[in-house]
Amino acid sequence: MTDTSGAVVEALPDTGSKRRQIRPKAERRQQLIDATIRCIAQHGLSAITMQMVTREAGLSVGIANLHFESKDNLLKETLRFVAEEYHGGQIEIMEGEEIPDLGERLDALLDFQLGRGVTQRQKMSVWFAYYGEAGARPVYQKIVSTVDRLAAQKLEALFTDIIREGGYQDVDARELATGYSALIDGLHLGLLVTPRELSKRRARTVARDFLRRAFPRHID
Amino acid sequence: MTDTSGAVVEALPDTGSKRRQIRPKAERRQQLIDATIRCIAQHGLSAITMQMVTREAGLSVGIANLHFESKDNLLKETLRFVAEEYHGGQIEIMEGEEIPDLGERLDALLDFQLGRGVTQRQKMSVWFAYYGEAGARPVYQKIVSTVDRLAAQKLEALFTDIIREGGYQDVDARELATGYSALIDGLHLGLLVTPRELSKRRARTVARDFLRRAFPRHID
DNA sequence: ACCCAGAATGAATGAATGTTCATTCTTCGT
DNA sequence: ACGAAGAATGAACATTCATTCATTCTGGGT
Repeated sequence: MTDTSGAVVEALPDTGSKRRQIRPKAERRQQLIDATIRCIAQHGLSAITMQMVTREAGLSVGIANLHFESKDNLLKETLRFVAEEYHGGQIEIMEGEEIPDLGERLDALLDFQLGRGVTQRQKMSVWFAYYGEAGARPVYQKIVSTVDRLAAQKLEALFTDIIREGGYQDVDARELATGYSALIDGLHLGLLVTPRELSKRRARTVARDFLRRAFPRHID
Repeated sequence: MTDTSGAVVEALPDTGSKRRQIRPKAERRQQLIDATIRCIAQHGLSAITMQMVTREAGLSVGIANLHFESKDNLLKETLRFVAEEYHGGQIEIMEGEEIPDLGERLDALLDFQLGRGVTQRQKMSVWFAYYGEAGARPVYQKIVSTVDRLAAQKLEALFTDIIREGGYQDVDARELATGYSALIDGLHLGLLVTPRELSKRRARTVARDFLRRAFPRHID
Protein backbone atom coordinates (compact mmCIF):
# COMPACT_ATOMS: atom_id res chain seq x y z
CA MET A 1 0.00 0.00 0.00
CA THR A 2 2.89 2.38 0.77
CA ASP A 3 4.45 4.20 -2.11
CA THR A 4 8.05 4.26 -0.92
CA SER A 5 9.78 4.43 -4.28
CA GLY A 6 9.43 6.97 -6.99
CA ALA A 7 8.65 4.06 -9.31
CA VAL A 8 6.27 4.32 -12.20
CA VAL A 9 2.84 5.04 -10.85
CA GLU A 10 -0.43 4.77 -12.73
CA ALA A 11 1.44 2.81 -15.39
CA LEU A 12 -1.40 0.29 -15.42
CA PRO A 13 -4.74 1.97 -15.94
CA ASP A 14 -6.66 0.34 -13.11
CA THR A 15 -4.38 -1.07 -10.41
CA GLY A 16 -4.81 0.89 -7.25
CA SER A 17 -2.22 3.62 -7.03
CA LYS A 18 -2.04 6.22 -4.33
CA ARG A 19 -0.92 9.24 -6.23
CA ARG A 20 -3.51 11.70 -7.42
CA GLN A 21 -3.33 12.26 -11.16
CA ILE A 22 -4.71 15.13 -13.17
CA ARG A 23 -5.87 14.19 -16.64
CA PRO A 24 -7.82 15.95 -19.39
CA LYS A 25 -11.56 15.91 -19.15
CA ALA A 26 -12.12 13.73 -22.22
CA GLU A 27 -9.84 11.02 -20.87
CA ARG A 28 -11.59 10.88 -17.51
CA ARG A 29 -14.95 10.74 -19.20
CA GLN A 30 -13.91 7.72 -21.23
CA GLN A 31 -12.38 6.10 -18.18
CA LEU A 32 -15.67 6.43 -16.34
CA ILE A 33 -17.70 5.16 -19.29
CA ASP A 34 -15.45 2.11 -19.57
CA ALA A 35 -15.84 1.43 -15.87
CA THR A 36 -19.60 1.80 -16.20
CA ILE A 37 -19.67 -0.78 -18.98
CA ARG A 38 -17.73 -3.28 -16.87
CA CYS A 39 -19.98 -2.65 -13.88
CA ILE A 40 -23.21 -3.06 -15.82
CA ALA A 41 -21.93 -6.27 -17.37
CA GLN A 42 -20.98 -7.65 -13.99
CA HIS A 43 -23.73 -6.37 -11.70
CA GLY A 44 -26.57 -5.33 -13.98
CA LEU A 45 -28.07 -1.93 -14.63
CA SER A 46 -30.41 -1.96 -11.65
CA ALA A 47 -27.67 -2.79 -9.14
CA ILE A 48 -25.19 -0.19 -10.29
CA THR A 49 -24.06 2.58 -7.91
CA MET A 50 -21.79 5.56 -8.29
CA GLN A 51 -19.43 4.20 -5.67
CA MET A 52 -19.19 0.97 -7.64
CA VAL A 53 -18.36 2.74 -10.88
CA THR A 54 -15.86 5.19 -9.46
CA ARG A 55 -14.08 2.50 -7.48
CA GLU A 56 -13.89 0.37 -10.65
CA ALA A 57 -12.36 3.38 -12.41
CA GLY A 58 -9.92 3.87 -9.53
CA LEU A 59 -11.23 7.34 -8.80
CA SER A 60 -13.17 9.10 -6.09
CA VAL A 61 -16.94 9.39 -5.88
CA GLY A 62 -17.07 13.10 -6.51
CA ILE A 63 -15.47 12.91 -9.90
CA ALA A 64 -18.44 11.35 -11.61
CA ASN A 65 -20.57 14.38 -10.88
CA LEU A 66 -17.72 16.62 -11.99
CA HIS A 67 -17.49 15.22 -15.50
CA PHE A 68 -21.04 13.99 -15.94
CA GLU A 69 -23.54 16.02 -14.04
CA SER A 70 -25.48 13.10 -12.66
CA LYS A 71 -25.77 9.34 -12.56
CA ASP A 72 -28.56 9.51 -15.09
CA ASN A 73 -26.35 11.38 -17.47
CA LEU A 74 -23.45 8.99 -17.05
CA LEU A 75 -25.74 6.09 -17.91
CA LYS A 76 -27.13 7.95 -20.90
CA GLU A 77 -23.66 8.79 -22.23
CA THR A 78 -22.55 5.20 -21.71
CA LEU A 79 -25.44 3.96 -23.81
CA ARG A 80 -24.62 6.51 -26.49
CA PHE A 81 -21.02 5.32 -26.56
CA VAL A 82 -21.91 1.64 -26.86
CA ALA A 83 -24.56 2.31 -29.48
CA GLU A 84 -22.25 4.44 -31.59
CA GLU A 85 -19.39 2.00 -31.30
CA TYR A 86 -21.50 -0.96 -32.35
CA HIS A 87 -23.41 0.68 -35.14
CA GLY A 88 -20.43 2.72 -36.26
CA GLY A 89 -18.40 -0.46 -36.65
CA GLN A 90 -21.10 -2.02 -38.77
CA ILE A 91 -21.50 1.03 -40.97
CA GLU A 92 -17.78 1.24 -41.56
CA ILE A 93 -17.76 -2.31 -42.88
CA MET A 94 -20.88 -1.91 -44.97
CA GLU A 95 -19.84 1.21 -46.82
CA GLY A 96 -16.15 0.33 -46.83
CA GLU A 97 -14.57 0.11 -50.25
CA GLU A 98 -11.64 -1.96 -48.91
CA ILE A 99 -13.66 -5.10 -49.55
CA PRO A 100 -14.87 -4.91 -53.14
CA ASP A 101 -16.51 -8.34 -53.19
CA LEU A 102 -20.00 -8.01 -51.77
CA GLY A 103 -20.17 -11.57 -50.50
CA GLU A 104 -16.94 -11.08 -48.57
CA ARG A 105 -18.25 -7.84 -47.19
CA LEU A 106 -21.28 -9.67 -45.83
CA ASP A 107 -18.94 -12.16 -44.19
CA ALA A 108 -16.94 -9.36 -42.62
CA LEU A 109 -20.14 -7.88 -41.24
CA LEU A 110 -21.12 -11.20 -39.75
CA ASP A 111 -17.68 -11.53 -38.20
CA PHE A 112 -18.05 -8.16 -36.58
CA GLN A 113 -21.53 -8.88 -35.29
CA LEU A 114 -20.94 -12.34 -33.87
CA GLY A 115 -17.18 -12.49 -33.47
CA ARG A 116 -14.83 -11.18 -30.75
CA GLY A 117 -14.14 -12.46 -27.27
CA VAL A 118 -15.05 -11.59 -23.73
CA THR A 119 -15.25 -7.91 -24.53
CA GLN A 120 -18.11 -8.59 -26.87
CA ARG A 121 -20.04 -10.33 -24.12
CA GLN A 122 -19.63 -7.28 -21.91
CA LYS A 123 -20.97 -5.03 -24.60
CA MET A 124 -23.91 -7.36 -25.18
CA SER A 125 -24.83 -7.23 -21.52
CA VAL A 126 -24.84 -3.47 -21.58
CA TRP A 127 -26.79 -3.43 -24.79
CA PHE A 128 -29.62 -5.52 -23.45
CA ALA A 129 -29.60 -3.92 -20.04
CA TYR A 130 -30.62 -0.70 -21.74
CA TYR A 131 -33.04 -2.42 -24.08
CA GLY A 132 -34.78 -3.71 -21.00
CA GLU A 133 -35.31 -0.21 -19.71
CA ALA A 134 -36.11 1.28 -23.10
CA GLY A 135 -39.79 0.44 -22.81
CA ALA A 136 -40.03 2.80 -19.84
CA ARG A 137 -37.43 5.38 -20.85
CA PRO A 138 -37.98 7.27 -24.09
CA VAL A 139 -34.49 8.80 -23.82
CA TYR A 140 -32.93 5.40 -24.34
CA GLN A 141 -35.25 4.66 -27.23
CA LYS A 142 -34.23 7.86 -28.92
CA ILE A 143 -30.50 7.28 -28.56
CA VAL A 144 -30.76 3.78 -29.96
CA SER A 145 -33.13 4.54 -32.81
CA THR A 146 -31.04 7.43 -34.05
CA VAL A 147 -27.99 5.28 -34.74
CA ASP A 148 -30.11 2.26 -35.54
CA ARG A 149 -31.93 3.93 -38.39
CA LEU A 150 -28.69 4.83 -40.14
CA ALA A 151 -27.30 1.31 -39.85
CA ALA A 152 -30.57 -0.10 -41.17
CA GLN A 153 -30.37 2.15 -44.22
CA LYS A 154 -26.80 1.08 -44.95
CA LEU A 155 -27.73 -2.58 -44.63
CA GLU A 156 -30.64 -2.11 -46.98
CA ALA A 157 -28.35 -0.41 -49.49
CA LEU A 158 -25.87 -3.28 -49.30
CA PHE A 159 -28.64 -5.83 -49.78
CA THR A 160 -29.97 -3.85 -52.75
CA ASP A 161 -26.54 -3.98 -54.39
CA ILE A 162 -26.28 -7.69 -53.78
CA ILE A 163 -29.75 -8.33 -55.18
CA ARG A 164 -28.91 -6.37 -58.31
CA GLU A 165 -25.55 -8.09 -58.73
CA GLY A 166 -26.97 -11.57 -58.18
CA GLY A 167 -30.18 -11.01 -60.08
CA TYR A 168 -32.17 -12.47 -57.22
CA GLN A 169 -35.90 -12.58 -57.71
CA ASP A 170 -38.65 -12.30 -55.13
CA VAL A 171 -36.40 -10.73 -52.55
CA ASP A 172 -37.16 -7.38 -50.98
CA ALA A 173 -34.05 -5.64 -49.64
CA ARG A 174 -35.81 -3.68 -46.93
CA GLU A 175 -37.70 -6.62 -45.57
CA LEU A 176 -34.69 -8.87 -45.66
CA ALA A 177 -32.63 -6.25 -43.85
CA THR A 178 -35.24 -6.05 -41.11
CA GLY A 179 -35.20 -9.82 -40.80
CA TYR A 180 -31.44 -10.07 -40.73
CA SER A 181 -31.09 -7.37 -38.08
CA ALA A 182 -33.73 -9.01 -35.93
CA LEU A 183 -32.03 -12.37 -36.34
CA ILE A 184 -28.69 -10.97 -35.18
CA ASP A 185 -30.33 -9.29 -32.19
CA GLY A 186 -32.08 -12.52 -31.30
CA LEU A 187 -28.87 -14.50 -31.56
CA HIS A 188 -27.13 -12.01 -29.29
CA LEU A 189 -29.90 -12.52 -26.79
CA GLY A 190 -29.49 -16.26 -27.00
CA LEU A 191 -25.74 -15.98 -26.49
CA LEU A 192 -26.33 -13.83 -23.44
CA VAL A 193 -29.20 -15.63 -21.74
CA THR A 194 -28.73 -19.25 -22.75
CA PRO A 195 -25.06 -19.62 -23.63
CA ARG A 196 -25.33 -23.31 -22.80
CA GLU A 197 -27.85 -23.91 -25.57
CA LEU A 198 -26.32 -21.65 -28.19
CA SER A 199 -22.62 -21.54 -28.93
CA LYS A 200 -21.05 -18.66 -30.78
CA ARG A 201 -20.17 -21.10 -33.52
CA ARG A 202 -23.76 -22.22 -33.97
CA ALA A 203 -25.02 -18.64 -33.92
CA ARG A 204 -22.69 -17.88 -36.80
CA THR A 205 -23.92 -20.88 -38.76
CA VAL A 206 -27.55 -19.90 -38.26
CA ALA A 207 -26.97 -16.33 -39.42
CA ARG A 208 -24.90 -17.50 -42.36
CA ASP A 209 -27.61 -19.90 -43.49
CA PHE A 210 -30.15 -17.11 -43.36
CA LEU A 211 -28.01 -15.12 -45.77
CA ARG A 212 -27.29 -18.15 -47.94
CA ARG A 213 -30.96 -18.91 -48.37
CA ALA A 214 -31.47 -15.36 -49.64
CA PHE A 215 -28.22 -14.91 -51.57
CA PRO A 216 -27.07 -18.40 -52.59
CA ARG A 217 -24.65 -17.14 -55.22
CA HIS A 218 -22.87 -14.82 -52.80
CA ILE A 219 -22.46 -16.98 -49.72
CA ASP A 220 -20.46 -20.21 -49.66
CA MET B 1 -62.82 9.61 0.02
CA THR B 2 -65.60 9.05 2.55
CA ASP B 3 -67.47 5.80 2.36
CA THR B 4 -70.89 6.99 3.43
CA SER B 5 -72.99 4.34 1.75
CA GLY B 6 -72.91 0.62 2.16
CA ALA B 7 -72.66 0.37 -1.62
CA VAL B 8 -70.80 -2.38 -3.41
CA VAL B 9 -67.21 -2.15 -2.46
CA GLU B 10 -64.32 -3.93 -4.12
CA ALA B 11 -66.60 -4.78 -7.03
CA LEU B 12 -63.87 -3.67 -9.42
CA PRO B 13 -60.57 -5.36 -8.72
CA ASP B 14 -58.36 -2.27 -8.65
CA THR B 15 -60.30 0.91 -8.00
CA GLY B 16 -59.40 2.29 -4.63
CA SER B 17 -61.80 1.01 -2.02
CA LYS B 18 -61.54 1.63 1.67
CA ARG B 19 -62.73 -1.62 3.06
CA ARG B 20 -60.18 -4.20 4.04
CA GLN B 21 -60.69 -7.52 2.30
CA ILE B 22 -59.38 -10.89 3.23
CA ARG B 23 -58.60 -13.16 0.31
CA PRO B 24 -56.84 -16.50 -0.14
CA LYS B 25 -53.10 -16.46 -0.44
CA ALA B 26 -52.98 -17.62 -4.06
CA GLU B 27 -55.23 -14.80 -5.20
CA ARG B 28 -53.16 -12.13 -3.49
CA ARG B 29 -50.00 -13.56 -4.95
CA GLN B 30 -51.39 -13.31 -8.46
CA GLN B 31 -52.71 -9.83 -7.78
CA LEU B 32 -49.24 -8.72 -6.76
CA ILE B 33 -47.58 -10.40 -9.72
CA ASP B 34 -49.98 -8.67 -12.11
CA ALA B 35 -49.27 -5.33 -10.49
CA THR B 36 -45.54 -5.99 -10.75
CA ILE B 37 -45.87 -6.65 -14.47
CA ARG B 38 -47.70 -3.38 -15.02
CA CYS B 39 -45.16 -1.47 -12.97
CA ILE B 40 -42.15 -2.93 -14.75
CA ALA B 41 -43.73 -2.14 -18.10
CA GLN B 42 -44.40 1.41 -17.09
CA HIS B 43 -41.39 2.33 -14.97
CA GLY B 44 -38.74 -0.23 -15.78
CA LEU B 45 -37.13 -2.89 -13.62
CA SER B 46 -34.53 -0.60 -12.08
CA ALA B 47 -37.05 2.02 -10.96
CA ILE B 48 -39.49 -0.36 -9.36
CA THR B 49 -40.25 -0.07 -5.63
CA MET B 50 -42.40 -2.05 -3.25
CA GLN B 51 -44.58 0.98 -2.56
CA MET B 52 -45.18 1.35 -6.27
CA VAL B 53 -46.21 -2.28 -6.71
CA THR B 54 -48.43 -2.49 -3.66
CA ARG B 55 -50.14 0.79 -4.48
CA GLU B 56 -50.75 -0.45 -8.03
CA ALA B 57 -52.29 -3.57 -6.52
CA GLY B 58 -54.39 -1.45 -4.18
CA LEU B 59 -52.85 -3.03 -1.10
CA SER B 60 -50.60 -1.98 1.74
CA VAL B 61 -46.82 -2.15 1.69
CA GLY B 62 -46.52 -4.88 4.27
CA ILE B 63 -48.43 -7.42 2.26
CA ALA B 64 -45.74 -8.01 -0.30
CA ASN B 65 -43.40 -9.35 2.34
CA LEU B 66 -46.23 -11.43 3.76
CA HIS B 67 -46.89 -13.40 0.59
CA PHE B 68 -43.48 -13.20 -1.02
CA GLU B 69 -40.70 -13.04 1.49
CA SER B 70 -38.79 -10.27 -0.22
CA LYS B 71 -38.69 -7.95 -3.20
CA ASP B 72 -36.14 -10.20 -4.83
CA ASN B 73 -38.49 -13.12 -4.53
CA LEU B 74 -41.45 -11.18 -5.92
CA LEU B 75 -39.40 -10.25 -8.97
CA LYS B 76 -38.23 -13.83 -9.39
CA GLU B 77 -41.76 -15.20 -9.19
CA THR B 78 -42.99 -12.58 -11.63
CA LEU B 79 -40.38 -13.64 -14.16
CA ARG B 80 -41.33 -17.27 -13.65
CA PHE B 81 -44.97 -16.43 -14.28
CA VAL B 82 -44.30 -14.48 -17.48
CA ALA B 83 -41.88 -17.10 -18.78
CA GLU B 84 -44.28 -19.95 -18.13
CA GLU B 85 -47.21 -18.10 -19.62
CA TYR B 86 -45.36 -17.26 -22.81
CA HIS B 87 -43.64 -20.55 -23.37
CA GLY B 88 -46.63 -22.52 -22.13
CA GLY B 89 -48.83 -20.83 -24.72
CA GLN B 90 -46.42 -21.70 -27.47
CA ILE B 91 -46.08 -25.28 -26.40
CA GLU B 92 -49.84 -25.71 -26.23
CA ILE B 93 -50.16 -24.61 -29.84
CA MET B 94 -47.23 -26.65 -31.07
CA GLU B 95 -48.29 -29.94 -29.62
CA GLY B 96 -52.01 -29.25 -29.97
CA GLU B 97 -53.92 -31.78 -32.04
CA GLU B 98 -56.77 -29.30 -32.58
CA ILE B 99 -55.00 -28.01 -35.66
CA PRO B 100 -54.14 -31.03 -37.79
CA ASP B 101 -52.70 -29.08 -40.71
CA LEU B 102 -49.05 -28.31 -39.93
CA GLY B 103 -48.96 -25.14 -42.01
CA GLU B 104 -51.93 -23.73 -40.14
CA ARG B 105 -50.35 -24.68 -36.87
CA LEU B 106 -47.30 -22.65 -37.81
CA ASP B 107 -49.56 -19.72 -38.56
CA ALA B 108 -51.28 -20.07 -35.21
CA LEU B 109 -47.90 -20.05 -33.52
CA LEU B 110 -46.95 -16.90 -35.35
CA ASP B 111 -50.22 -15.27 -34.35
CA PHE B 112 -49.54 -16.07 -30.74
CA GLN B 113 -45.98 -14.78 -30.87
CA LEU B 114 -46.60 -11.53 -32.71
CA GLY B 115 -50.30 -10.89 -32.22
CA ARG B 116 -52.31 -9.46 -29.32
CA GLY B 117 -52.72 -5.90 -28.16
CA VAL B 118 -51.43 -3.67 -25.40
CA THR B 119 -51.12 -6.56 -23.00
CA GLN B 120 -48.55 -8.14 -25.23
CA ARG B 121 -46.45 -4.99 -25.17
CA GLN B 122 -46.52 -5.04 -21.40
CA LYS B 123 -45.32 -8.62 -21.35
CA MET B 124 -42.57 -7.81 -23.83
CA SER B 125 -41.29 -5.02 -21.61
CA VAL B 126 -41.11 -7.35 -18.67
CA TRP B 127 -39.49 -10.03 -20.74
CA PHE B 128 -36.63 -7.82 -21.88
CA ALA B 129 -36.24 -6.08 -18.56
CA TYR B 130 -35.25 -9.43 -17.13
CA TYR B 131 -33.14 -10.36 -20.14
CA GLY B 132 -31.19 -7.19 -19.48
CA GLU B 133 -30.37 -8.33 -15.98
CA ALA B 134 -29.83 -11.96 -16.90
CA GLY B 135 -26.17 -11.38 -17.75
CA ALA B 136 -25.55 -10.45 -14.13
CA ARG B 137 -28.12 -12.71 -12.41
CA PRO B 138 -27.78 -16.45 -12.94
CA VAL B 139 -31.15 -17.01 -11.22
CA TYR B 140 -32.92 -15.29 -14.08
CA GLN B 141 -30.92 -17.24 -16.63
CA LYS B 142 -31.94 -20.46 -14.98
CA ILE B 143 -35.66 -19.67 -14.88
CA VAL B 144 -35.70 -18.67 -18.52
CA SER B 145 -33.57 -21.50 -19.85
CA THR B 146 -35.64 -24.13 -18.09
CA VAL B 147 -38.84 -23.25 -19.93
CA ASP B 148 -36.95 -22.13 -23.02
CA ARG B 149 -35.35 -25.49 -23.57
CA LEU B 150 -38.68 -27.28 -23.61
CA ALA B 151 -40.21 -24.84 -26.09
CA ALA B 152 -37.15 -25.19 -28.31
CA GLN B 153 -37.54 -28.96 -28.34
CA LYS B 154 -41.21 -28.74 -29.28
CA LEU B 155 -40.42 -26.31 -32.09
CA GLU B 156 -37.74 -28.59 -33.41
CA ALA B 157 -40.18 -31.49 -33.34
CA LEU B 158 -42.76 -29.49 -35.27
CA PHE B 159 -40.19 -28.47 -37.86
CA THR B 160 -39.05 -32.08 -38.18
CA ASP B 161 -42.63 -33.15 -38.95
CA ILE B 162 -43.00 -30.39 -41.51
CA ILE B 163 -39.72 -31.28 -43.19
CA ARG B 164 -40.77 -34.91 -43.42
CA GLU B 165 -44.22 -34.04 -44.73
CA GLY B 166 -42.94 -31.57 -47.30
CA GLY B 167 -39.91 -33.57 -48.31
CA TYR B 168 -37.70 -30.50 -47.93
CA GLN B 169 -34.04 -31.01 -48.68
CA ASP B 170 -31.04 -29.28 -47.18
CA VAL B 171 -32.97 -28.06 -44.15
CA ASP B 172 -31.89 -28.90 -40.64
CA ALA B 173 -34.79 -28.74 -38.15
CA ARG B 174 -32.68 -27.87 -35.14
CA GLU B 175 -30.81 -25.08 -36.82
CA LEU B 176 -33.92 -23.64 -38.39
CA ALA B 177 -35.67 -23.70 -35.02
CA THR B 178 -32.80 -21.77 -33.46
CA GLY B 179 -32.98 -19.24 -36.26
CA TYR B 180 -36.73 -18.84 -36.05
CA SER B 181 -36.69 -18.36 -32.27
CA ALA B 182 -33.94 -15.80 -32.54
CA LEU B 183 -35.83 -14.01 -35.29
CA ILE B 184 -38.97 -13.77 -33.16
CA ASP B 185 -36.96 -12.50 -30.20
CA GLY B 186 -35.29 -9.92 -32.39
CA LEU B 187 -38.61 -8.77 -33.80
CA HIS B 188 -39.98 -8.39 -30.29
CA LEU B 189 -37.01 -6.24 -29.46
CA GLY B 190 -37.62 -4.11 -32.53
CA LEU B 191 -41.27 -3.68 -31.64
CA LEU B 192 -40.28 -2.60 -28.14
CA VAL B 193 -37.35 -0.29 -28.84
CA THR B 194 -38.09 1.11 -32.28
CA PRO B 195 -41.87 0.82 -32.74
CA ARG B 196 -41.70 3.69 -35.21
CA GLU B 197 -39.49 1.75 -37.58
CA LEU B 198 -41.14 -1.63 -37.21
CA SER B 199 -44.88 -2.10 -37.21
CA LYS B 200 -46.49 -5.24 -35.88
CA ARG B 201 -47.74 -5.89 -39.38
CA ARG B 202 -44.29 -5.75 -40.89
CA ALA B 203 -42.87 -7.95 -38.14
CA ARG B 204 -45.42 -10.57 -39.04
CA THR B 205 -44.53 -10.37 -42.72
CA VAL B 206 -40.83 -10.73 -41.97
CA ALA B 207 -41.36 -13.79 -39.79
CA ARG B 208 -43.73 -15.33 -42.28
CA ASP B 209 -41.26 -14.89 -45.13
CA PHE B 210 -38.59 -16.60 -43.09
CA LEU B 211 -40.87 -19.61 -42.75
CA ARG B 212 -41.94 -19.47 -46.39
CA ARG B 213 -38.36 -19.52 -47.61
CA ALA B 214 -37.81 -22.69 -45.60
CA PHE B 215 -41.21 -24.36 -46.09
CA PRO B 216 -42.63 -22.98 -49.38
CA ARG B 217 -45.21 -25.72 -49.70
CA HIS B 218 -46.63 -25.11 -46.23
CA ILE B 219 -46.85 -21.34 -46.04
CA ASP B 220 -48.99 -19.21 -48.37
C1' DA C 1 -74.06 -14.10 18.48
C1' DC C 2 -69.52 -14.67 19.34
C1' DC C 3 -64.72 -15.77 18.83
C1' DC C 4 -60.29 -16.29 17.11
C1' DA C 5 -56.91 -17.68 13.42
C1' DG C 6 -54.58 -15.38 10.53
C1' DA C 7 -54.90 -11.82 6.79
C1' DA C 8 -53.95 -6.95 6.25
C1' DT C 9 -52.22 -2.59 7.63
C1' DG C 10 -48.78 1.26 7.73
C1' DA C 11 -45.75 3.89 10.91
C1' DA C 12 -41.17 3.15 12.32
C1' DT C 13 -36.39 1.69 11.43
C1' DG C 14 -31.97 1.25 9.66
C1' DA C 15 -29.27 0.74 5.71
C1' DA C 16 -27.89 2.44 1.27
C1' DT C 17 -27.40 5.85 -2.30
C1' DG C 18 -26.94 10.25 -5.18
C1' DT C 19 -25.20 14.63 -4.76
C1' DT C 20 -22.68 18.53 -2.76
C1' DC C 21 -18.77 21.36 -1.68
C1' DA C 22 -14.89 22.89 1.30
C1' DT C 23 -10.45 21.46 0.93
C1' DT C 24 -6.21 19.46 -1.11
C1' DC C 25 -3.23 18.67 -4.64
C1' DT C 26 -1.05 18.93 -9.74
C1' DT C 27 0.42 20.87 -13.41
C1' DC C 28 1.89 24.35 -16.53
C1' DG C 29 3.07 28.85 -18.06
C1' DT C 30 5.95 32.46 -16.79
C1' DA D 1 10.68 28.98 -8.45
C1' DC D 2 6.22 30.35 -8.04
C1' DG D 3 1.33 31.02 -8.36
C1' DA D 4 -3.01 30.32 -10.15
C1' DA D 5 -6.47 27.55 -12.59
C1' DG D 6 -8.92 23.93 -12.10
C1' DA D 7 -8.84 18.75 -11.42
C1' DA D 8 -9.59 15.49 -7.70
C1' DT D 9 -11.00 14.09 -3.23
C1' DG D 10 -14.25 12.12 0.27
C1' DA D 11 -16.82 13.28 4.54
C1' DA D 12 -21.36 14.99 5.25
C1' DC D 13 -26.24 15.43 4.10
C1' DA D 14 -30.76 14.57 2.68
C1' DT D 15 -33.48 11.32 0.59
C1' DT D 16 -35.37 7.04 -0.56
C1' DC D 17 -36.28 2.30 -0.02
C1' DA D 18 -36.92 -2.60 1.78
C1' DT D 19 -38.26 -4.70 5.70
C1' DT D 20 -40.31 -5.29 10.27
C1' DC D 21 -43.91 -5.91 13.57
C1' DA D 22 -47.36 -4.22 16.93
C1' DT D 23 -51.90 -3.51 16.04
C1' DT D 24 -56.41 -3.79 13.65
C1' DC D 25 -59.73 -6.05 11.26
C1' DT D 26 -62.41 -9.92 8.85
C1' DG D 27 -65.01 -13.93 8.11
C1' DG D 28 -65.90 -18.71 8.85
C1' DG D 29 -66.85 -22.06 12.33
C1' DT D 30 -69.27 -23.11 16.50
